Amino acid sequence: MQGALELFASKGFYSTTIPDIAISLKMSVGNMYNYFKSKDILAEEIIKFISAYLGKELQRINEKDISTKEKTRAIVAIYFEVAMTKPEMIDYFLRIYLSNREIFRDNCAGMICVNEFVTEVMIYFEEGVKSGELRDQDFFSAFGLFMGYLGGMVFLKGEHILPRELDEYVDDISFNIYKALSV
Amino acid sequence: MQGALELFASKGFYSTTIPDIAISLKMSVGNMYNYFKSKDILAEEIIKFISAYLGKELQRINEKDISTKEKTRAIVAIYFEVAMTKPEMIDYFLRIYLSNREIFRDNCAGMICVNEFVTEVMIYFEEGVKSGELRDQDFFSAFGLFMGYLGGMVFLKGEHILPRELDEYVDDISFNIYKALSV
Amino acid sequence: MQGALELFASKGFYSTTIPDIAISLKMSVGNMYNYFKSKDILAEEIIKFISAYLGKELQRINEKDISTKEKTRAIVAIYFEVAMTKPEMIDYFLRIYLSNREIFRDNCAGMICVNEFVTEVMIYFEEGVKSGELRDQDFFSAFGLFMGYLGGMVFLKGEHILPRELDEYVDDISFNIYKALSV
Amino acid sequence: MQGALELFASKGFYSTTIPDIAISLKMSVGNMYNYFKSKDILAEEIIKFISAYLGKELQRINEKDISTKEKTRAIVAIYFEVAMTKPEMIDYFLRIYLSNREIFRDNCAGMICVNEFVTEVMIYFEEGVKSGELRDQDFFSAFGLFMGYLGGMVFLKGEHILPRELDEYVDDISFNIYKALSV
DNA sequence: GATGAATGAGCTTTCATTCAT
DNA sequence: AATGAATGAAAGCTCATTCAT
Repeated sequence: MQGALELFASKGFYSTTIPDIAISLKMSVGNMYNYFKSKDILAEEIIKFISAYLGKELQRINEKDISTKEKTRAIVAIYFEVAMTKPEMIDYFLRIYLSNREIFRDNCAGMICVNEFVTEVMIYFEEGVKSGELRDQDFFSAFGLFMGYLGGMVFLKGEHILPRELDEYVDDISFNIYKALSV
Repeated sequence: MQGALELFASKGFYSTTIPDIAISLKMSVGNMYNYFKSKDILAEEIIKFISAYLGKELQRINEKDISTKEKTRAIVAIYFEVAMTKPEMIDYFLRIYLSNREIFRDNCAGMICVNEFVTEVMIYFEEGVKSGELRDQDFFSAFGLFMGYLGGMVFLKGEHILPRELDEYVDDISFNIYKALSV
Repeated sequence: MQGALELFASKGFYSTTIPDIAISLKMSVGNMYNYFKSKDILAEEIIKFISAYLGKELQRINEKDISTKEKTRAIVAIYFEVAMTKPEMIDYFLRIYLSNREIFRDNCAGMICVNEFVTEVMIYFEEGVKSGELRDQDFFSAFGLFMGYLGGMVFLKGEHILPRELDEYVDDISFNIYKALSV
Repeated sequence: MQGALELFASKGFYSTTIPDIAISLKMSVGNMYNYFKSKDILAEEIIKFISAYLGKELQRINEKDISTKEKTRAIVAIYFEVAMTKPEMIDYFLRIYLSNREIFRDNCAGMICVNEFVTEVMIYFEEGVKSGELRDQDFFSAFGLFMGYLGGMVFLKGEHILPRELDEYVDDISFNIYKALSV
């Protein structure tokens, strides 16, 4: 799955063929289908895997006994860290999952396949509101800001447009986000 | 080009065939190729067209003699208005252009093909800084926030996750953005 | 269609590939699909073609002003003549159409695709009954006898089991059939 | 073998996979190959099995001390009884064995694999001739009539075209056959 | 400029068969 | 004897692109 993830993220879903994946895994084409019934289902399993992975990371942060301000920074930091060390994960999320909806229409409607991740963001937000740090606004307004922003930065990095490394933006960006969301 | 734009935006680049487009235009397949040398080039022309269109809209706002706060709101408003009345434009931007980089790698590297649009955002930002309303931070930190946020919201709408109409979020979102970017 | 018919009849439906057919027609694989949307649909068109062809032959006999006994002989004769001069037609009927029902299930249920042929046999039978030559029995009992018999003989010939040529059996067989069906 | 027989008869040879069969037998794919060297050979063994089974039934009738007229009726009756109670046997005979000759070409040329069955029909016929009840005609003319007729009726039944149950046709059909074959 | 039949490489998927365990 | 993961050739089908008219 890791192999397929990397290929999809770098070449796109449609430009990555099953033989491409099989070769990268040193496995036969036929055997691929013993594990994943179709290319679409492989794509679904991958996004679930990523959602679970990122969800776990956020959960670890949510469980910490720190202020929401610090959590905000920690989330930005971990997101960019993943984007730098496992760029295929974030790329897959942005470029395969978010963009090729026809692939995920059948089994990942709404956000079921990224449920674990979204849930943790929701927890972050609601606890921030409860603790009095964040304004009580529509969750999606906040979610869109946070995730749209982070996604946008990773995208810009991917386009080689950002002059600095992603991790150098952590302060700026977590500052902006917290400023936007705080009471 | 409008016909192709709609098809690409709704079905995706790879799931839209040249015959599909030709039929929707009541034109022959062969004749399509008299106007666009390849499917990729058609896709490039479309993103340039969108960039020019949105750039023009932003330019009109930039030229207005209003505060940056008001401009911020105006940009959010026009972005969501386009997303509601010509959803194919924003969808194309988010789902075709941003996501299928392999298509645009050759002739749209960096942001050349969306240059007109980005330039206007830059003007908005720099004038805001010059007027003392916006903090003087890295442009891309600001750009990512603004555009990532707006894109994220349109995406959530597209997934039928947002409970309200996009235009009802204009106040919340422009408030958040301005709050984040202002001094 | 004639080319595909011959290949199907000689090699079977599943052992005949689309490239096989395309090559035999000196046509490209892709172009095949401009004429027949799928292999199954090609198979359906062929059986309709055969049914129409054989139906026409029977119609010519039915229209003749001869006794049912003579018509019986004429039908056997024409059937065997087709089996000898265009063996692919009868073979297709027996070995592709009658046997691979899964292919024809969707669009040829019942006998719709061989309607023209069956109708003429029905006319032969009903006129024979009306004229007093044939016993008035269940049509299908008679149809099964007539067509099962002829099909069986062609099958035996195909297996190289028959010691003589098919046309040498015309007398024997039409005699047997008429004997069985007559009052 | 019974399991494979049922699957082949209902889904066709090519649409039945070895894993399908293995699952239905609660056996592993690999172990299947310990018993049958290939799918084709399995198919051959099955037709031999059916031929032996039907041959035995006919033998029992042939051994009876009854008139050929009564034997004729008994054969029709047993054939239809098998078609009703073990439809997979007759279906296999008609739809797999008779139709997919490419499968049986190598090891079942002529009628070697259905030898036992054909032999009994031959005995029936020759004794009928010897006893003076049946006309002394070419055996294959008689065989084609008998078996083509019965096969045709079962086919019509399979297509849901026959208005009545098969066993209700026994009288009509054995009457027709005897009428056709008798002196 | 306009047409659309024709091309053929390339795709996803299937499945008979093998073989290490 | 029994297992089932692995193989890989081959299938049906698609579609960007061409080109004679």
